[in-house]
Amino acid sequence: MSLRHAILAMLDIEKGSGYDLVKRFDQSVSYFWAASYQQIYRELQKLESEALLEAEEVIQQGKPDKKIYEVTPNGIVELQKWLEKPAKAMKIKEPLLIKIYAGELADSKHLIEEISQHRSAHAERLQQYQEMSEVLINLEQPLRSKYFLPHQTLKLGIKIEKAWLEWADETLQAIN
Amino acid sequence: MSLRHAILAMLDIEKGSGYDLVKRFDQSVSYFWAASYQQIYRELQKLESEALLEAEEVIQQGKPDKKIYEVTPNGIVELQKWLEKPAKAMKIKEPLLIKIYAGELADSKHLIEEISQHRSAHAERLQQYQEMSEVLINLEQPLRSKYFLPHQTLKLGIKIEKAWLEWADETLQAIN
DNA sequence: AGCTTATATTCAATTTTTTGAATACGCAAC
DNA sequence: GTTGCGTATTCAAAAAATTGAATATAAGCT
Repeated sequence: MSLRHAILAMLDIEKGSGYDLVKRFDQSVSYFWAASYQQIYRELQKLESEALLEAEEVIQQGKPDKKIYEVTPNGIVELQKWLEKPAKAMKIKEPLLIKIYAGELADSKHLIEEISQHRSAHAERLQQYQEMSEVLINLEQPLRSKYFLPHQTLKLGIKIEKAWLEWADETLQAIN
Repeated sequence: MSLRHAILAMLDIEKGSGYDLVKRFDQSVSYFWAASYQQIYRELQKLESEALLEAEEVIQQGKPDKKIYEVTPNGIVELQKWLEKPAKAMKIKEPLLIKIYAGELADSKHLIEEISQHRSAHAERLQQYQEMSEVLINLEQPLRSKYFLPHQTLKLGIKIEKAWLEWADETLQAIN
């Protein structure tokens, strides 16, 4: 149950709406945490009801109104308490790899197509991460310091995406 | 819901008991699928009740009896049907990365310790995968062909573990 | 004799996730 | 004028995962 801690960590770095968070999960931490918008909105409500987050309603013109969430001191305490406990093991589910594992039973054209599509998705994501990394490198102090650790995590994302691309290329060559 | 397909794929390559499967999930596909023993045993029962698997009870001396599961023709059909549908997106949860992301709020010694521990775990896993890879490379035909695609997936595991190790070393250097 | 480890499996309550439906505003394209 | 997209959020049923307890055999250790 550390979705709540992921949310607290991200809002601690920078407050935002549920909608913002959904995008941030998708665009910048997708190599280490997957969360759907329903999950995020539900957890935001729960965190607010527990006073770990505080919401400010922002009335907008031309766009629907939104709620900007910010971590409360209690929220920081909760996050810190969690940080002290040993981290649980990673959990992953990658259906594509099951497909390849069982690929003998599949149509090889279909397999090649899917690997190619995934290759593209990883390439796109790699570029996204690299662009984000550039932005973080060029930040002025004290922002650069603030983003030092998130940036460090991003570097793992970049390495993993590169590993994927390499592997996808080798695999496409090997099965052709 | 592709735990069932992961199980079918793995039992199609080689039949085995629930206990065997738990070990195989843990030792050879943990970089792309996480499953607990409870999940695996429950799904095996379900798959058997749907006649996608067939169980043979094996009476053992010196050890508890066991059930060896084998994929039925219906199971193969089910797996093939699933293989035709586009693979769903990967889902991942890596609590350690949340910790690092929020690391400013944590005790840095504790952080270093945890990263070191994870480094060790990844190093161990890398070795495991590399040993397994050696075994697969040295198989005689037709086994080598049979394991070609599982071996290909293992190569991704090796790349990812290497990326982790590299990253852990760089991160430990950077935060020290 | 009692403790731990490895083998081998089952059940059930609780929590979390997934899937799907719903609502609503404004802009741009066809 | 309606279809689709981007912004923004909520609710709820159903499916799946997690947590924790239980059971049983035999080998090895202290």
